[in-house]
Amino acid sequence: MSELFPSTRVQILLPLPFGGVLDYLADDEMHLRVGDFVTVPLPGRELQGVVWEISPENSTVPIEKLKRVIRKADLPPLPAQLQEFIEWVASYTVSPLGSVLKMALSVPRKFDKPKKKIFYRLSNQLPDKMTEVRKKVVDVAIADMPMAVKTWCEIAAVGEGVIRGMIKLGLLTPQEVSGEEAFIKPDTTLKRATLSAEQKHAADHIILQQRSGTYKAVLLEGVTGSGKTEVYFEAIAEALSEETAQVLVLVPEISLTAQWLDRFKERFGTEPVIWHSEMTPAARRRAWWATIRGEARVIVGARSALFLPLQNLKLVIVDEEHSQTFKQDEGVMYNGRDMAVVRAVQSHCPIILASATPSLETLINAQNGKYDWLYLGERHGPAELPEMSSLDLRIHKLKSGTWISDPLRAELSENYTRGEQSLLYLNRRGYAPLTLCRSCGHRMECPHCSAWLVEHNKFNRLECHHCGFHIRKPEVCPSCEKEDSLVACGPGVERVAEELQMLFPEARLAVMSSDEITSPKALKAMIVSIENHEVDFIVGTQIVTKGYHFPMLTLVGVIDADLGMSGADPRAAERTWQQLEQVAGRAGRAEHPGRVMFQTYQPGHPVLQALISGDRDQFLEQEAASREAQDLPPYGKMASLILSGPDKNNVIIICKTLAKCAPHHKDITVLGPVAAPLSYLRGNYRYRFLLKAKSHVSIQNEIRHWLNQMPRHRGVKIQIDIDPYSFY
DNA sequence: AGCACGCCGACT
DNA sequence: GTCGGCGTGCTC
Repeated sequence: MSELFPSTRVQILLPLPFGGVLDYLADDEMHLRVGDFVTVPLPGRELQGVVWEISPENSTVPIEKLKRVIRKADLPPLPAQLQEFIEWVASYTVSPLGSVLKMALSVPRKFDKPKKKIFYRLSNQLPDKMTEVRKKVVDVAIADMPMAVKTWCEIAAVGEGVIRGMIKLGLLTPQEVSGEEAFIKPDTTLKRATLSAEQKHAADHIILQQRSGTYKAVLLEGVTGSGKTEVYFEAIAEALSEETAQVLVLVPEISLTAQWLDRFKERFGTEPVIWHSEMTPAARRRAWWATIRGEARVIVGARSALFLPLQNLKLVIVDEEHSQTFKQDEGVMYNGRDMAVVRAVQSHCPIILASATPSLETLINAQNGKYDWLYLGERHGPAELPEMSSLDLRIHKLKSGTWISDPLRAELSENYTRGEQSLLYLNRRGYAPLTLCRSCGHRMECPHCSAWLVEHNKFNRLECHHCGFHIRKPEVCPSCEKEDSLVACGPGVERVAEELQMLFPEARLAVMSSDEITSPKALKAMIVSIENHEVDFIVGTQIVTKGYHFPMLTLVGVIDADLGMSGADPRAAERTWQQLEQVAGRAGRAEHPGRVMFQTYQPGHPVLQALISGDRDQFLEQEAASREAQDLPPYGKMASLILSGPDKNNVIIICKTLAKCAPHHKDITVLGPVAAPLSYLRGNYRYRFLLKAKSHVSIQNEIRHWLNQMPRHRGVKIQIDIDPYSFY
């Protein structure tokens, strides 16, 4: 048999949540190479995987057990650099290799034969009547590139009728194309923005790094409006001057980047290729194909774009690099910003980390020279800074059921009278975070989580922000059945908006939260209405920190500056500082500095002191020193292990077993097990271990060794989070 | 992740 | 006697 069909042992990695690869036999005629996509049999089904190794030397699986590879897919192989990256991520996050591969293969119908489609290109024939609109179409044509009718309409900005008419007249020739429609190549020759001397210096520095053809990380720091984007656009243009080069731009939330995309189009004549998890299957497939074929030149995406099969990555950019959104908090828990650096190292290319409020990790790397450090904008210019002050709520006491103190109300009133816009910031969605019965004290809690239900007036219901559970707001207390006894406690943005409307009945209000802004369209509409001054007051959650600039906005009030300052999270202070600094940055314009007021019960807190004095360096130095003293990241290492399952006792038993064989090492501290702050989530009880280690320790190896000693544990899931950002 | 295998209770 | 519930364990 094997003589008739000479075959070779190959190891195939499958996108399954268990580690390692499976051995198969492949007919030699298949000419399999590492990275090839293949279909293999598994009991009861077939599955697509990737050739991970050919003729492995260390395999012990007896040859009789091996099944044969069914077929090789007609697809370019998985790039070697992506294979290396997948291995690295799996090892770093202590995740099964197959789970990481799954992130790279989440493309629908990838293995199907591409459907044939009809696209159109410009014919040689000239129209008898060259109308205005037809000329537009002719002008935007790109050398022989066939495009869909819709694409023609889009780039020429004409109606579909014009295109259909030109097809009928033979001005556009149909052409059958198998596969996806190509993306338009960015044009680097279009008008570039005039750069300031400072921007020019930064751009030149980065371009020099690019030409050296090696890895280099650059922190590009500068406040909103200081021109970071123009600087890295120059770097993109430089990269694109190489025929097949690809650029990857990571952004925290693609749905909030409409303004960014417009600017890109202005600079490069076309939109970049977009990648994020909420894309339609067709769009995903088109972007994935364009990437693996090397046609996608600039890809802008959420963190998952790191796993795209880039062929010739020449530049990585992480915009808003401090954003916590880059950290994935479920499944394979990875930090997109850190993994982007790894991707750049493996691709021997530069990476630009851009932010107005860089993370402490990145700042430390810049300070100690591991990263180059470029700064845009006047650093110590007090004229630009808004005037900031604390409002001590111990002195300016709030009336029960209100959240706007007298001095803040006076400022708001004055601003309103002057016809300027004000923003109230509160990072809490909904109407009220807690509902309780004033008769029996019953609290409305989620039946699946140990969390309060948040009242949302917009939908007249109570919602769990952790699992999505929701109920209509009950008329009677579910516990004592008393009528009208349920009261809302604490504020959310909806409630602050309600209070504002009472104070200023004639004023026009906008609430900016993820409940109101459900699509890029809705966001754009809201931004336009604010820019057109159809709004006097904005009440917003964290969503307002994402870099919009409203020229008429001159006053920012922070309802609760203490929110999120406490807790076990070592990054709590840093995060609060970043958020408040970003919110404060919304106020004012060049000729008219804004005012920012922080309502607080602890005006002496270092975060507020730093914001008000503008002495960020001192604050971050303190932060860094305190983390160094406690061996916290980025000086020491940290990991969390969360054990969860529906049977509480079972979870506790496994915790005890695990505690008995915990790493015993002078440079590692194991804390726990303790009930996690969110001790019950989606019907699962949760307990947590926290590991702290000195920087020279491989915390991953310690965890692997630790878990290897565990007997099988059914019904209890163990989640490993290296360098956790979430402490629930 | 699927899928089969297997051991129990409910039904023709 | 047999159909199917889902708990358990394996996939080269």
